[in-house]
Amino acid sequence: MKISVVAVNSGGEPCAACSIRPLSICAALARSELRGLEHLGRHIHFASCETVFAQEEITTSFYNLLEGVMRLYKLLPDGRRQIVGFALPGDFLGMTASSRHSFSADAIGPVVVCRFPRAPFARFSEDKPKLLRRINEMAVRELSQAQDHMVLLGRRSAEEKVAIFLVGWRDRLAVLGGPAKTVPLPMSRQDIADYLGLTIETVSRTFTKLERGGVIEILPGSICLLDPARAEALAAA
Amino acid sequence: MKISVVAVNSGGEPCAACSIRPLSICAALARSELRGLEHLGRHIHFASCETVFAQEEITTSFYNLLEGVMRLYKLLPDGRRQIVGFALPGDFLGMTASSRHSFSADAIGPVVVCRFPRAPFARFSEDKPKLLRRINEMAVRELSQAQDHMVLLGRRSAEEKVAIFLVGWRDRLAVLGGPAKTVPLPMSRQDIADYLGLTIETVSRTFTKLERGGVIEILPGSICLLDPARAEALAAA
DNA sequence: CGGTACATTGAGAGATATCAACAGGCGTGG
DNA sequence: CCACGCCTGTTGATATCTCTCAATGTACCG
Repeated sequence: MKISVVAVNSGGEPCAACSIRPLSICAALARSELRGLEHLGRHIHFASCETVFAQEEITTSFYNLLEGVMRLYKLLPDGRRQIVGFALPGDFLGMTASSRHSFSADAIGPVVVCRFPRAPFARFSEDKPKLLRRINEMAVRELSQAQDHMVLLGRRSAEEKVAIFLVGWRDRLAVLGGPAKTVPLPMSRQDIADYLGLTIETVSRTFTKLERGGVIEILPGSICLLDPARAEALAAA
Repeated sequence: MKISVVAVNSGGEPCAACSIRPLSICAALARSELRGLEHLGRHIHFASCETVFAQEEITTSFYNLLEGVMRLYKLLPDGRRQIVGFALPGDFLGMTASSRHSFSADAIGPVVVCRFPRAPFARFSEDKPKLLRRINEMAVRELSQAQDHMVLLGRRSAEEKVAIFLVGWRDRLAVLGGPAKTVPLPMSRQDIADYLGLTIETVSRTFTKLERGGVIEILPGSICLLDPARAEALAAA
């Protein structure tokens, strides 16, 4: 829960050289406008399991995820947890309807974010229609993903949930690193369970079932999609 | 499934007189800008159960809901249905990440929408930062609601789901019509079930259970919240 | 080598789904 | 005006999927 703040480019870094720029909201900015952003953004490193921001905390910043994976989750008073998404490089976090964060975000493995203080960023963006439309586009895409996930949570069986998760995660990683048969799973089984609305035992059993069925092979920290077609069939059904 | 198009103000209607303007995206526009919108928007009536737009259909328009209630839902190939939300006056529909609708929308009871053809509306809004920010705000609020609903679908019991639905629906109606003890439920039990990720039987049994517990009274087309505090307690738990 | 955290497996319980019957409201038509 | 049929909602009996509780296994790390 502690927050380690290791400022890496306290002086501002050339956004033009940013590897994830085409994926992020910054893709909407011209070279000249990037200059303005460079003054606002600071790179911050987080170690595994550190919290970037927490539910109910006052929103002070926006975050552009540069490296690593984050889990975004909501907690109920009695401890039940629902992971509402996993963030990957390019994702933009911190937009809220109210002045407080509606979910918590912490690092799964080492993470680097580009942090923008809220008010200056709001001023920077307020008269840049292209940027606003880009942020809109990202928000709408996220909303669409959220709706897909509602279908999963409300209407899918455990086996379908796991298959959809594996195929979907593979596809998201493919956008970043190119397609690969073996899919890294940096998150724990508990994370997967809380994402899919299952218990850890059911996730484990379903993994085993899929392995016995020859659909996947379970490896430490990853799985191998032996039969992608069958996994996709389960996911579509 | 047929679409009844009854144009009401084919010539454009004074947006300044629109009753739901403060609730909708149009709140972000100045009087002079409203003029531009009036040329774009057309009022259209739909009868109960008519489809305003369907999943996979090419997106041709945006819709501002003026009157009535709509159900927004996604269907799986085998017929399973998940309702991703109910739309009320002021809601803005049709924003999509792709060029096709990601869910279907149809009328629950008579409905009036203000329809804006997609391209002209996009042109109209593209250089209006205030409007873009307003649309953003609405999108972020919807995303937040979607995340709340994920927690419900993934981590709540049937009784909690129903209580949350009733309290939440009451609160949404209160914004429009002022607080009331008796809550109209224009949607069917099946709609409620598909919204909460339950079966119709479980919804019915849970209603009965809450009624026997003195929390609600079941009336035709509505329920009365006899013990709001207990309902809210179930919802928060 | 032992400890700890994470993952898997098993047995049994429980919540919700499924299948089936029944009740009530409402419109139609005799 | 009443009988009939249809549709929606309720209730009951049973099935099943997933959860819960418990034990065992495994990998990593000091």
